[in-house]
Amino acid sequence: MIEQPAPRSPTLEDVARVAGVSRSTVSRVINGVRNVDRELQETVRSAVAETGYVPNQAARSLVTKRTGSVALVVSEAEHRTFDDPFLGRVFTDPFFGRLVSGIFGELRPRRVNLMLMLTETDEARNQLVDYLRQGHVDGVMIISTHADDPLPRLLTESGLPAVLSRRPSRPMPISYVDADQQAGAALAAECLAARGCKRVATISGPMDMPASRERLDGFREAMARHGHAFIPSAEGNFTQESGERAVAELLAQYPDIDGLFAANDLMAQGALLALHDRGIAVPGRVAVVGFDDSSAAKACRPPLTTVHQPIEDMAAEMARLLLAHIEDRQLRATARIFEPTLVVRGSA
Amino acid sequence: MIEQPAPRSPTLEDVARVAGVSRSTVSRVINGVRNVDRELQETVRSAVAETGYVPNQAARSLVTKRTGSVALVVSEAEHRTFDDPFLGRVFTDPFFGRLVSGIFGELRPRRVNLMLMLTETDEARNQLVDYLRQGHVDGVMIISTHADDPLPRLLTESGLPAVLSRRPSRPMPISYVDADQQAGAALAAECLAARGCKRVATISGPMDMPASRERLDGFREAMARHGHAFIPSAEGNFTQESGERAVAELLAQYPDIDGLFAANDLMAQGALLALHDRGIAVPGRVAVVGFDDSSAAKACRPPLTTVHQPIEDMAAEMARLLLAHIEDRQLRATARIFEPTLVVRGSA
DNA sequence: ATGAAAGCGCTAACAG
DNA sequence: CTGTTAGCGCTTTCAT
Repeated sequence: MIEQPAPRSPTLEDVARVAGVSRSTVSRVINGVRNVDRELQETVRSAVAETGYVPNQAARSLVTKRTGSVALVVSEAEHRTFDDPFLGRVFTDPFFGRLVSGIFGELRPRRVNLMLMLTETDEARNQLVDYLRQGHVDGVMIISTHADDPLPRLLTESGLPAVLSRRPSRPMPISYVDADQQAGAALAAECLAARGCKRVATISGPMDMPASRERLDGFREAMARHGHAFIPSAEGNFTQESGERAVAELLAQYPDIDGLFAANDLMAQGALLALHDRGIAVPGRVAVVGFDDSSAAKACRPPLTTVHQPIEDMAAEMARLLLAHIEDRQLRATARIFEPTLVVRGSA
Repeated sequence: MIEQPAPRSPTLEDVARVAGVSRSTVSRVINGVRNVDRELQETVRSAVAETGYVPNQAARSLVTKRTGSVALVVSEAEHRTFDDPFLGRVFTDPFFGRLVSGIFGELRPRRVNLMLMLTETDEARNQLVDYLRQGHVDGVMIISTHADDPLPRLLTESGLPAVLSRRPSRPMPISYVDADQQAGAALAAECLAARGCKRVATISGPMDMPASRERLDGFREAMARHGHAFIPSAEGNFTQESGERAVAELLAQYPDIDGLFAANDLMAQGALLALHDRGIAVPGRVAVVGFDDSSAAKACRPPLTTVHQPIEDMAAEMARLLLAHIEDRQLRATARIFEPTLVVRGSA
């Protein structure tokens, strides 16, 4: 047996030699350019099969300046607290899974790949921008939760195609997708008002997140329209545990609450649990409305009446927008706002 | 104002010109090779800052044959059923979030990036292998749920560094991480037996998943050791709804069950709900044990006694193993088995 | 310690 | 319709 030659993987050149044509012809066949003779196409194809050729992505990117990948960046504030032990709490929220699903639905058919990135510190954010500028990806979707997150601006300035998962805190030329948070919260208010609730309270999300503020404002405004001047609130952090805690606080101050709006389903679930532990009937004594219509909503007793956000659709739209920006670098910033709807189940 | 030149991003050559040195010297400084004069290093560094240079990853990969990224592939069977509407059910399982967290914890400090990929069809799997062979990533972590999944073998054959998230169904030279499923299930059995449960049943996962089988076998064997010859089981699909359904089936046939082991927490949660709806006290009349110790376990009433798997640790180990294989292509296949523990809460 | 030069594997003008 | 050629931006011998 003779020593094998180095197991170098086949290149275009190798295929060309086997097919008896030039490198460019092989390249044309592979990239589906029409101007190639039928017969030659076949010859080339079998040469490809014979050699087991696959194109080298690095070489290709080097000349096309395209990678065929986009990034999904989850940008969080750096806050590791007692109830927030590990990095990337987002990942464990059912919200995230739906988001990824929606994105994949759009990306996969186009054979675009997804890079998942997480930044929690300013240092990481700066590194990230550098990294992205190295041309690892063609564009970025940013899931940014905090109002003062510098990342949207950094990326806008970098000139890389980017789409944001919410309205930017300050006006900037970046495309984004969002749900009408205020309208959604108003839906919850209408529901509670329609039931005749008189003493309504709310569990808000962290006040440094725009979505939390908007839901709180939207809820209060809508309740005000129904004559409720004051709506007490307790702040949670979108986890189930924080929902339990918040209810405890609220009940301590206002024991006769008869309606409750939680800014997401996980907290609403926590609220339901806490209410149940205290023997308070839902919706009999307290009606509860959540937000998100996540999987948690159906896992509750009673099942949660909640505000539905079309997360998958929003995520898909985010992906489409990004792809459009990559295709046309001149495309101007666009906003897509989705309307939430109320899903009535058992809790209100 | 004169027309600006094309806004081409700076290259090594540009930096070299500004610094008054050669391209190679700049390259050396950037890649931290020692043999460079102190002063020159400074000159180069400021030239880099001045020009705003960032290395081009494609060019670099082309010569180094490294990308600095690894892939996390989620390989699922193609089964879209009525209760399984969208792709990637895995993503919405709290399990997945913990996995990603654990992986990131290991990858981030080393500045390795994560590509997320999903394959549900055989076609997609073949495409995937081609894609990976194009050199998009340096290695692959495979989350494969189904016993007959061809992907582990395909990737093993491709020669790409790869690590599997469970023991391979058939022996093959691939590194993997797993929890001792049988031992975990046995823990659940001991717990139920110790409580004095006499009529015990179990909700299994899909029988085409090795983990489901192993948990079922482990549970039955351990119960047999305690004198229980027959353990009825109903098959679920790891979702909460399927847990509810399974309990209904079980109860219809065996109304006097007093102990229940569910193969994951989501199904256990469903079981708790179904039991509650029927006015059956837990753990009073039926003791329930879950598996995973996921976030769902604490969101139940009563909170779930469950078998803890150190998912984050396992995921971190998976990442470490992969990195080791990338570093040393000769490294032989290694297995790491983690021991589950029982977490006693309220349900048993 | 530094520079010159040779590619890495591919695409895209440009000729023919 | 096909082949030739010139790079893409970087790392890495090899000289010096």
